[in-house]
Amino acid sequence: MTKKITITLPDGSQKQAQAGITGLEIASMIGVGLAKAAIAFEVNGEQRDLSDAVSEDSSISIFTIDSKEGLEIMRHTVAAQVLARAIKNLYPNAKLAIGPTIDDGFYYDFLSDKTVSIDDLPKIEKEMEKIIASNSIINKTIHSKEEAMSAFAAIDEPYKVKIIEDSTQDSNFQIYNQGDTGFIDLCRGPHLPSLEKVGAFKLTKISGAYWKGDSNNEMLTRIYGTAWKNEKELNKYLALLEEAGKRDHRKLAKEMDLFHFQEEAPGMVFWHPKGWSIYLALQNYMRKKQAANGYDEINTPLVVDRKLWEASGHWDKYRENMFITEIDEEHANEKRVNALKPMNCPCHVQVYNHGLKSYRDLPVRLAEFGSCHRYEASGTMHGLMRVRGFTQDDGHIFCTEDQIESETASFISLLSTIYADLGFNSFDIKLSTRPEVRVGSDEVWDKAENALKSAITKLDLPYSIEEGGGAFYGPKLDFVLTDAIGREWQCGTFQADFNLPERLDAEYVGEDGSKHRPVMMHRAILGSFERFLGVLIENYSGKLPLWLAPTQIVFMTVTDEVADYASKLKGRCDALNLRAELDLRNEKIGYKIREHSNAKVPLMAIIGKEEMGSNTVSIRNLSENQTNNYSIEEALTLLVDSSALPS
RNA sequence: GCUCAUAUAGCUCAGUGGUAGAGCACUUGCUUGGUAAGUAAGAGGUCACCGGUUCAAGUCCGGUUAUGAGCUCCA
Repeated sequence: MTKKITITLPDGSQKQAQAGITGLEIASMIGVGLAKAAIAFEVNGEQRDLSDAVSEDSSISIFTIDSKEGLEIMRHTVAAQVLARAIKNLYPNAKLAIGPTIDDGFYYDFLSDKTVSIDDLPKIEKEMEKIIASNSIINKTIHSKEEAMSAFAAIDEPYKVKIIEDSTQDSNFQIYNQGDTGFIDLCRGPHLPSLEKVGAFKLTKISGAYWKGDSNNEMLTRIYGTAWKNEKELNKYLALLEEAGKRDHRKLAKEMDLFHFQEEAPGMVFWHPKGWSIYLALQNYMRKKQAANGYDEINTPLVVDRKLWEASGHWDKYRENMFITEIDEEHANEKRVNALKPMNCPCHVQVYNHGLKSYRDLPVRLAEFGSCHRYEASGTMHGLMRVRGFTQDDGHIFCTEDQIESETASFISLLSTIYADLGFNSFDIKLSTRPEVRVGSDEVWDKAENALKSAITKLDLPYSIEEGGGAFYGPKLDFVLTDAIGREWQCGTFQADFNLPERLDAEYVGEDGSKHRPVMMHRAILGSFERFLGVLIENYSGKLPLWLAPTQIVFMTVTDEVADYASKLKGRCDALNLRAELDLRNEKIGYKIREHSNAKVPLMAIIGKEEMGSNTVSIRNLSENQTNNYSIEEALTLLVDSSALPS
């Protein structure tokens, strides 16, 4: 009567079993140890609870906490079964929303009639511990859409009802419970079979989050947490977070005296001498690189009449992000409304439009270190990473549709060498394709998307696709770097634009003697100097390579008697345009070394009687904490060579 | 913009309604020393801003601004 089925395990081996065998029974078949460690399983690529039955021939793999999947299932259970229940216990009026896993942890969203703050987390953790200690068995039942909706309507959980209502499926809704505790939750599962299997967890932060991620909806309370298979792994993760925090560019900037912000100009950087020195070194490097790659540098106005922004479409589509200025009527015949430029593109078209362009001139590559201002929402500012005033390493390539692919390829190759010079050997590439609302024909979009895709494929670079993520005027490639605490920042970008040349009437004379529209490629490699420097500082933990370091070498004396000798050496460096400093203070050498090490000065020259006597210099290297002795000429040659811009 | 939190010396932070504190940094002595903190003294404050409660506010309450974490949005 019962059917036999064949089960294929990940190693390819096969076992016969009765149809209807559960995941737990399969694990037992393989071994007692596995049955004990098992927390869920996978049937033909679909994750299931151990209590689920298998009735067909299937490929099976059993998950334990040691697998990536197992860990994620455990985190999910901690969120949906433990945290959610704790919230309901402590805040009975709370309405549960969703509780998914994220990298390294989980969160749960709920609506609360009481404000919950970070100070409440220990209390919630304690309640969670209590729930886990009960070692409740987790069961589930399967329901039709109507049953599921009425179950959650009965306990007044409107978000759960809404989720079921909006779901496209009409049966098979899984409701998990913990015995007779009265707690139930809707979930696609799977979950741990019992709370006994929960490892070590910690609630980390609390914030608001919009229901369904839509800012028009109400704001829910979100509690974030992390969970690991044991205390040791948890502590390792927490220590890692703490280490990463030390690399935060805002913290390093204070320690290294690079820049500051103040209330009178939120989101605008006050660069200090040392920070500006890094900025300039980077800018000089970029200027050299772009000049060598066919770009002509230009400069365009900061304040531009609203007429141009109306023509470009910014006034209509981007006004809420623009700083608007008005000229006082006393000083003008008519009131003029201007805007600080939020982007450089319309101005670049003005430069392109001066003089008739032939197809022989294309591609025209215009570059500008363009200072832009955008009125960003107050809550979005973040150190150098997100500011209101910033400078892009902007550029626009005016070319024909046929030139898109080769321009893409040469752009990416330039970007790759620049990122490598700056210490970034890995970065993510995202290809954003046509959005719902767009301009231009599907043929042109096909052509543009394919050109970008084909260029990137030929370079054999991995990329991900963001369907519908393109700008309304064209598809784009984004180049994404990651900061100290794992947040991703879009830096480089390469965007095809068929719209602006039309709006601002850019033309070239083709081979056929008639006028044509060029395509305009918007591109940036660093993105903005501000953001890129933020990521750069974090990537190097403040220990910048010699060519970028604000102070490259500091001459520090062991005793007053060698002050003149040290000054002379510093003078030699000045003459060679090296960034050298002199530390003649009445302090011990250990103190000076400590101080300049903390300031991340890459080279420290220790000058004492020995060096003066032998006309040498001892240079201590920050990265290796190692001192070498050089003759003066040797040292200067080495310094000049090793501090040159990468070529 | 939204939610929650924070704002005290240059920096990091303590201060539970009754005279403003510490460590580091700074200044001045002493010390002239050899590879990550010598030593003593001194100076340094409109406790973010505006208002309220109170005999009395850094402390309690309301508002504003900025900052932090996240959400939405973005280089």
